[in-house]
Amino acid sequence: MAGRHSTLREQRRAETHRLIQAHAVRLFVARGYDGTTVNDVAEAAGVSAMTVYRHFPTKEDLVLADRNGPLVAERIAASPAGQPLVRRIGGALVESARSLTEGDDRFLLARLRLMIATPALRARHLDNHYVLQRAIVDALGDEAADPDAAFRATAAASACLAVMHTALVRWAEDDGRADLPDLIATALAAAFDIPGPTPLGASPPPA
Amino acid sequence: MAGRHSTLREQRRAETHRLIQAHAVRLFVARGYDGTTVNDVAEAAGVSAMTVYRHFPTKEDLVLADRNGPLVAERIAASPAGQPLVRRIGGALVESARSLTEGDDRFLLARLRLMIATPALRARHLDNHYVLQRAIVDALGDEAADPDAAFRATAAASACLAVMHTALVRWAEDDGRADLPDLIATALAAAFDIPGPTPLGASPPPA
DNA sequence: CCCTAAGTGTTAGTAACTATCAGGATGGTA
DNA sequence: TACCATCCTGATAGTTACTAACACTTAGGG
Repeated sequence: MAGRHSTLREQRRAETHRLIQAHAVRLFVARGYDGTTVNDVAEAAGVSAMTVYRHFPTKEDLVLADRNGPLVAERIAASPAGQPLVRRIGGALVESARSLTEGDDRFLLARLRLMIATPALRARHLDNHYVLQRAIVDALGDEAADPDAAFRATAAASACLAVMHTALVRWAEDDGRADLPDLIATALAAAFDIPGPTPLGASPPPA
Repeated sequence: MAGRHSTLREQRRAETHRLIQAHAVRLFVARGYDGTTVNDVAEAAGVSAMTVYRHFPTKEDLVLADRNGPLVAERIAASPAGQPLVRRIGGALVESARSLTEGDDRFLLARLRLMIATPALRARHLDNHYVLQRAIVDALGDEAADPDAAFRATAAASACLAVMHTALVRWAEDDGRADLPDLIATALAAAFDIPGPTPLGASPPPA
């Protein structure tokens, strides 16, 4: 049996993964998503096409790779149950965005722009939200008990995610200069007509 | 020049169009979307594969074919400008849904179920909402003038569309027994915490 | 009665995947 | 150190969605 922590193999695999994705995004930005074949990506990364498919099930996954869904669900479950649904969900999304922008902003922005501009990627990205939406409803726990409550929770979750996506688009258009959590909070406030933490374009409150 | 109303040609073309789509949806329901090739559809409809592609640019379009987007935009533009955004957009969506359910419900339900169950179709369907969202913001006219207002309008539109989609899913799960406009209105009320026209599951108000 | 153009079929080609087989590197074990 | 199971990778062949180009048939207008 392979032990729980194979070091060199996992390391190599992770490096190959990163290498392929980096070259893929670079080429997509340079020649366009549709103008770049998976073979091009494989060749640029110095691997075979099969290896690309082993690391990324589809060409679209070379750009998408959202994996902070569970994080959002955790925050939802940890939020106080008394507040209105939209506030619980929206709050979790705002906080998750904070940890999202901690990594490499250039890379994230490039991927985001591809997702927005390329129909195929945009569609898959929105569908990922669809999956995340179910996770959010499940994380609400007791809300998902009776069908009507689950329906209301689903409606609220889908609305919040859509609004977050709007903020993401705006953030990308702005080249990532704005504060993303703040943008999302503002968008949520605008859509749901609740007093948001800040008016449009302002800085986050000191506390 | 071809005149403004070529009768026989247009008629034949429309009939072929309808025939292909009918056979496609039938086969998709029977064998699954991924388990049916475009060649299967073409053979069942008695045409060549090329003809299928001439009528439907992609395999997904055999199921999607949403073409009441402009209708929504019209209603938006015709709505009074004083009301809050969510009410203007939501109202237009509810009314559009009324005319949507006037056709063949069985066919619409079959297509809708395919769209919900098949990832590729679901993704494209959500992306169509993304396009519709831009049309809605444009229809709001003066709201789209300054960027901040456009941002708020986009957030509201995306939220409303996401909520409508939730209602569509619920409607399909319910086999179309519920009143769709009513369902949408209820979902909007739940998401935006505004007093909806009816509580869950009730009938539409007499007036 | 032509003549343009639309609709269709056929063929050949690209590209995203999938299945399968074979070789080489890795990691634990005797 | 020697052995062996397992993972990673490469190469090949095949399926399917989709496109381009060409030829044929037929509707519709002069």
